[in-house]
Amino acid sequence: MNEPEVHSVKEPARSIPEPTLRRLPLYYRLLKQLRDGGRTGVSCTMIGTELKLDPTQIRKDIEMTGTVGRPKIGYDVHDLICAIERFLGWDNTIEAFLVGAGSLGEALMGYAGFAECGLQIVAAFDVDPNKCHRVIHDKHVRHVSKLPNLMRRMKVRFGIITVPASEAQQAANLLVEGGVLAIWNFAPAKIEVPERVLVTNEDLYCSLAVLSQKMTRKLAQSRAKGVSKP
Amino acid sequence: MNEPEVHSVKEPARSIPEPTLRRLPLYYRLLKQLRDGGRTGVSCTMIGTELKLDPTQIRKDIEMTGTVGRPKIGYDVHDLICAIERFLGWDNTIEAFLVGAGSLGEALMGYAGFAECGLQIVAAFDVDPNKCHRVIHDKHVRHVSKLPNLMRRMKVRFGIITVPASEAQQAANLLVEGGVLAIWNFAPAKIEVPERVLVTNEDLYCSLAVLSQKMTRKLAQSRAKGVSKP
DNA sequence: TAAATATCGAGAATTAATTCTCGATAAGGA
DNA sequence: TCCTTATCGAGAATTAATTCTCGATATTTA
Repeated sequence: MNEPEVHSVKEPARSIPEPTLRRLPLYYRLLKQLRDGGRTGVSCTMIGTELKLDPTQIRKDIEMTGTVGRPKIGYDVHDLICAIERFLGWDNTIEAFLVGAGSLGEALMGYAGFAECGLQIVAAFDVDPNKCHRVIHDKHVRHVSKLPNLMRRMKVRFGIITVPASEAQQAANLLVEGGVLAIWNFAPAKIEVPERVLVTNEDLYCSLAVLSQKMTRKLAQSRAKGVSKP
Repeated sequence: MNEPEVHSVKEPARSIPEPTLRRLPLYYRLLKQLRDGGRTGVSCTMIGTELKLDPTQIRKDIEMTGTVGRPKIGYDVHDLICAIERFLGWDNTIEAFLVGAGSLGEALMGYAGFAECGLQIVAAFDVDPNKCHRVIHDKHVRHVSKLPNLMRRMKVRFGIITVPASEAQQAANLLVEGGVLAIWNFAPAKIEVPERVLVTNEDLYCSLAVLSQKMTRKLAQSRAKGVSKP
């Protein structure tokens, strides 16, 4: 039942806390700014002040990437950038297919910053023949029927779904047929895939819920404090 | 130092856990599907099976909305839908201004589902004069210079930022000038606003980090297991 | 050279979130 | 009618994440 725990080196076999993974890109962005500004060293205190986060938390996050700092000095900016890249897998190129060439798909194809993370959208697909045979941001849009074969042939292992909710499952099926390893799903719908496939949902309604609930409570509070029954 | 805790009714003064807020829309979507399918009752067990979540967790989340269930029966689907709507503030219309009429902005303007959450994007703005004076999804696109005044005049309190990272702060400034209460920021950049303004960042790079790190580890594992030094 | 200080790293303490346990209850079948 | 079962709700136990504490260390300043 329990794995033998035989690690050749100090590879982190345990899974990394998701909050940590979500914070690393924030540090990464700041570090690049600092580097471009000519800085070579940085401390957790400074990152914390800049990002309004607890320095200890940042130290623990950085520890995960394997970077060691020096007391009184902090970390080397360049080393840290490289370590985060390596840790997140942003030092290797990942080729991706995008399904759904609507405005959201177009927006993602235009995200220049993805290149820095090693993400390269190599082609887009759509069911609508009118949207096919176009070129958006240098990428060809093809008909979805071509997806599975092309995916296997080009050995692409990553899929991005930007179709409407009603077509999300079909899109997922095509990607699975093509041998996808991980899917980034922007459709507000749950998709059913084999267990081996990693899925991350980018569900805008979940974020909206956080914001609108907080806003509603804030409005209620200010109303209660302000004009309580005029 | 401590508030007197005098609540007229049973308003939840404590803040709601964010994980709960992020799960509620998932239940909401499923419940609407069930309702449209003719179901009137539902149990946590069923929701849990459908969404692959722990039933106890769902029960606790639902408790937050103030809905009570009955043993052996579960909850009334209609009641639960209404309770979630009320709890998230989705039963009232929130009017929003969108800054940045690029493809991402266009995509959000086209999200029909936002209406169900009470979110109504009433106008869009852009710095680029070529993008102005158009109509996208029935909404006018105006020049950003018009934003602060129009926002005050129309009493709009919600802002959505879909400009490139380099222009995010400017966009935020305009919204603050217009008296914004909450901002949904899609630009991959941190924005500086007065403390009273709520901000939720929809940073795609944070999500990408989670996915690419997991994918990288998985690939490393399968490589280790498969061909270990040929 | 010595004192003062900013910082890291390790581990303890705290807080938040999830999962487990169990008694109560309501429906359906024996 | 009574037994069985599915479920809720409350609270305990567990696990995960954050924050605090402190000793060690390297640099700067007196």
